[in-house]
Amino acid sequence: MDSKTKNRPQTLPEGARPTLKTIAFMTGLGITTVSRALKDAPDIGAETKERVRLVAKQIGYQPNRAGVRLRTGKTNVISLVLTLEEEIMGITSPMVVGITEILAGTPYHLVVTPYSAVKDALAPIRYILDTGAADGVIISRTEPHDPRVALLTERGLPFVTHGRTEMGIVHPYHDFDNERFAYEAVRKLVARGRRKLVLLEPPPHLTFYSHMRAGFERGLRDFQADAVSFHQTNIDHSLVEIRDAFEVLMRSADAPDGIVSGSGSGAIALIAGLEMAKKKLGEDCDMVSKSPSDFLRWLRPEVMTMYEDIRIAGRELAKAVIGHIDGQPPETLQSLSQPEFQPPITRGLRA
Amino acid sequence: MDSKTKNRPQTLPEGARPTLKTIAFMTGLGITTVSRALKDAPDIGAETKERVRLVAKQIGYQPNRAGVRLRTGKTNVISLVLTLEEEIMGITSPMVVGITEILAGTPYHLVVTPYSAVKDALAPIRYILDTGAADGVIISRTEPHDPRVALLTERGLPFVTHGRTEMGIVHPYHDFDNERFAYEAVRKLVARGRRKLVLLEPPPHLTFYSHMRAGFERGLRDFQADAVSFHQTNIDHSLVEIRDAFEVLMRSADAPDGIVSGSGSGAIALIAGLEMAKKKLGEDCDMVSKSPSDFLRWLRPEVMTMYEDIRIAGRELAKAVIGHIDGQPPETLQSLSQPEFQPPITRGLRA
DNA sequence: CTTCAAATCTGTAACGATACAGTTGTGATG
DNA sequence: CATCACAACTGTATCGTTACAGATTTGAAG
Repeated sequence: MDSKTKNRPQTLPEGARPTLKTIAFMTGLGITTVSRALKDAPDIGAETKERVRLVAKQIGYQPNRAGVRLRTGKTNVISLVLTLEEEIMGITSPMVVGITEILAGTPYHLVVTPYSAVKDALAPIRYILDTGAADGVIISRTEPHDPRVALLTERGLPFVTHGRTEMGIVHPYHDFDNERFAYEAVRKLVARGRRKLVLLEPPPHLTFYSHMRAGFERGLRDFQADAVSFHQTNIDHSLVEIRDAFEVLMRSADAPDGIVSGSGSGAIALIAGLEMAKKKLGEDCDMVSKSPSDFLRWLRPEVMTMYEDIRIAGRELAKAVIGHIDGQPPETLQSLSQPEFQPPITRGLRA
Repeated sequence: MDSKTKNRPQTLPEGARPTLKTIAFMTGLGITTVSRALKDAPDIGAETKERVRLVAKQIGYQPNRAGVRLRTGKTNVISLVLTLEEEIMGITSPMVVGITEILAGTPYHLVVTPYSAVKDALAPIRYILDTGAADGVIISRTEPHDPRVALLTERGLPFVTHGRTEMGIVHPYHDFDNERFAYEAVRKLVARGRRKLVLLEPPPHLTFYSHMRAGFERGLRDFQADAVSFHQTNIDHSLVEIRDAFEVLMRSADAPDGIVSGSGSGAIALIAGLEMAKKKLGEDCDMVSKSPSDFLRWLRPEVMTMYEDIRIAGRELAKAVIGHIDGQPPETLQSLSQPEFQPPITRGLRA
């Protein structure tokens, strides 16, 4: 046998999915040549590349992920790391949709890697690092000093955070501008004549807690309103807990006349507490709420909502991880989405 | 060199993740022996197995997924196939949570494979089949004659459906008993003195359309109520479309006094339409709605809801695909979740 | 007619795991 | 003391891909 064609396949299995070997056989080229032709390497002739590409397309060649992964370590996987607990109000759905919309145009697959917040948030990160399970990671619920960010940075695995950190590490992120949300919320409430305001805040250990508080307090100063203290519960508590704590507050002498709710589901509980205290939303009290979905606007149009578009967040996050993987500088992969008040649902027919 | 130890590794890279080779080196055994010891093969000595297992555990060995996948074709992946469009009301979140809860105890990863319903629902299935991307598939929104089920069955790829089919193929499924839901809904409404009932139904091409209709009609017969025709919209239409169509109906002479809503978000739109027609829920009209989340119960306690626990559905689906992969007969992997009316939210303090 | 560089193509080895077909050693059997 | 069954272990080839180090051809320069 000619040594030049020593490694050429003799027979090919019928009906199996095509590999480089298949194309090598069909074009009469070597496997290496085919591989390099498909990656547009400079040492392959233009006409050869064309031929290879044509055949590859014809037979529907798609590189075997396991082969690539074994040889190169490239997984073509983006891992979305989630707490099982945070997902109750359904933030995941639009997020997953947004991410997959972007990944659809790439070779990346989305793998969901959950963890129980009760346990160690670092566990899934370690797993991914130790097993090389992904090329990039998306994490959320960031803390000012987030050990996950430290670890990922140290080990050089590309990632993006939903939320910022404060640890002097420049990394890709997407965030909702919670400072401005709270600030604008206060402005709106004061414009309605409200002066005693309360904030249903995020849990204190998360970064956006201080953002939201800062915006709230800046608003109070700029628009001259007072804060009513309400630290008994936060948006991570159960709806029943929030409701009951808020009922107590609303029955007290210190009852607020304006509410800023840091979450859409929290708003539901606040409304319930308020009504149990025999107050009426829109009369005794106004409310501005962050809202990732539509139901508040439909069912409680008297609540003023600022929409947090989680789907767009998902798209931004996906673009940012991929950018990071592709070596773009982290400072170019940071974005902040600006809150805007939602218009009321159109009330007329044929809206 | 001794031929018996010809393939033994001489040196091992520092700090790299352990492989079978590492264990082989440390135990002084051959790679094959280590591999077989870890799978508890019958031709390996008990003491050897014990030693290998101990070392593997010590150094934190985890099989390289790419290696396994390349050699055996086993991907250890379950693919959740979703329409981008259906996800608006957030059914995905609890579903993903439920699935991952089950997968956490297994070697399986969850990969989300989206498709645009506008295009071909078969496309993602074909992709998975052609590229061998998963060991099992979870699909939803089944039709009576579902080409995806036909294709997956024909090609022998394990799967489970969220929803049933009617094509004479016995396959794993999990479903919500929509027939009973509608039947019980009618019973409840009639018990409240309602006699002119309307159904906001699923889109006609999906299997559970006929289930829900059948239950509705059986209820009408058994409890002697009348149907008000309302086929202008279904739960897949936009909230605005549903609202406007329903307002027209409520203003007509034929206005119903009882509503059965096949979806929680649809219920929102119905309420809006009803109120635009100057009717009052709980007085002019009662409503029973299916609901995958809590917000209706909180915000509109006058709506009677039957909870569809999507998280549990996710768990059932995950268990069923894995069972199918493991070769359990399909007929043992079918389950139906029974609707139950939800109790009202407790109104007292310290509930 | 060498020589040599550039252009184009190629074989081999390796990634980590496993199927398969051995090999070795032990002790029982005749 | 052969023979043989059996237990315990092992080497080789392979999955599909790519890095690397050649190999071959061509044509221009000397």
